[in-house]
Amino acid sequence: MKIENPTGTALYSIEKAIKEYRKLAQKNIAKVVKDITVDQCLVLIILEQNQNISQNELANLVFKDNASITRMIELMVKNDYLTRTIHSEDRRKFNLVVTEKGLKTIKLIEPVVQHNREKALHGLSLNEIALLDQTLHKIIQNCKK
Amino acid sequence: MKIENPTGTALYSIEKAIKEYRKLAQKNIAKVVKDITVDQCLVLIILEQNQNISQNELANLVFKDNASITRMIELMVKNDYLTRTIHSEDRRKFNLVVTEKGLKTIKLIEPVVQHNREKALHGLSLNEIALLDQTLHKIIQNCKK
DNA sequence: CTATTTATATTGATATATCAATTATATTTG
DNA sequence: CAAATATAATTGATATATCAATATAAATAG
Repeated sequence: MKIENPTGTALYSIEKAIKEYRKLAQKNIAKVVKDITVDQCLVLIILEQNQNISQNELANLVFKDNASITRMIELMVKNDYLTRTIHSEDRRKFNLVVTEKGLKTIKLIEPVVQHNREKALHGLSLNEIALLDQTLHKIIQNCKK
Repeated sequence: MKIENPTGTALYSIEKAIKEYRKLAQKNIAKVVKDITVDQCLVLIILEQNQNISQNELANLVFKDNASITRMIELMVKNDYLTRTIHSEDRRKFNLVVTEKGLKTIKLIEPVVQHNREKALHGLSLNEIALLDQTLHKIIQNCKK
């Protein structure tokens, strides 16, 4: 049984697409803010929109591991993007709050993020994007079973 | 300008899909071979099918950085999956050769890789997969410009 | 109410990602 | 041919990914 060239399959196109997008995103974000990564931007935006979520929930929203989130938050606190204080009702949890610097940063990167998405999806019809999303969700479900 | 929730866009579905697939792949591969990663498996398969390629070319085929490839190869040589010798005609290059252990490993993981792909794409029509691939390639091109 | 189980987060170990700087060798240009 | 340029790979620094083990606190069963 000869395996086909892995780089020829749709699954590798998925990998390639996300890598190219991340490269684009990082490049453009770096133009306006120097000390932040794409992942940290995403965390910032999510946290601003979802106050009072736990690290756990945050991890799920950004498709990351708990361990990764712990370390990202450490860094972001160190770089003054977030503050972290103990949750008063459940002492296992923490309150994650976006700082002033974090809020300013969000304002700076918002148009960049929009632009990146538009660039990546340029020339695709709404229908095409919807289909893409639909197919990807089927794959996600298949993998989870 | 309020940014939409990033997790709602097709681009994040791409990220989620590839992460779920990698998780599935790693889990199933670990069942038959313990000391190898998904990425290393891919490198093995590519190297068996493309003899005499440089690290550079290999990096492009697996969508990785040169630096990543250097470190992966170091590890794979250390774990006896590959041998690396200096290229006689261009002394900047190396000959990468899959070892006996590497070949045996490929035989072991081939059916697993097939099964993983089938599982991930289960229930999708050929047309649907082709469309997916096509749309992803548009995105890839958009990001590269 | 105590013992067990569950939930939240951290830590250690190892692998990979990415950028920038560097080394070594090849190729091209003047 | 010598100097400049280009190519292949490495290295250092830092960020993220993943698994397994652990610590702490909360919830629940008996």
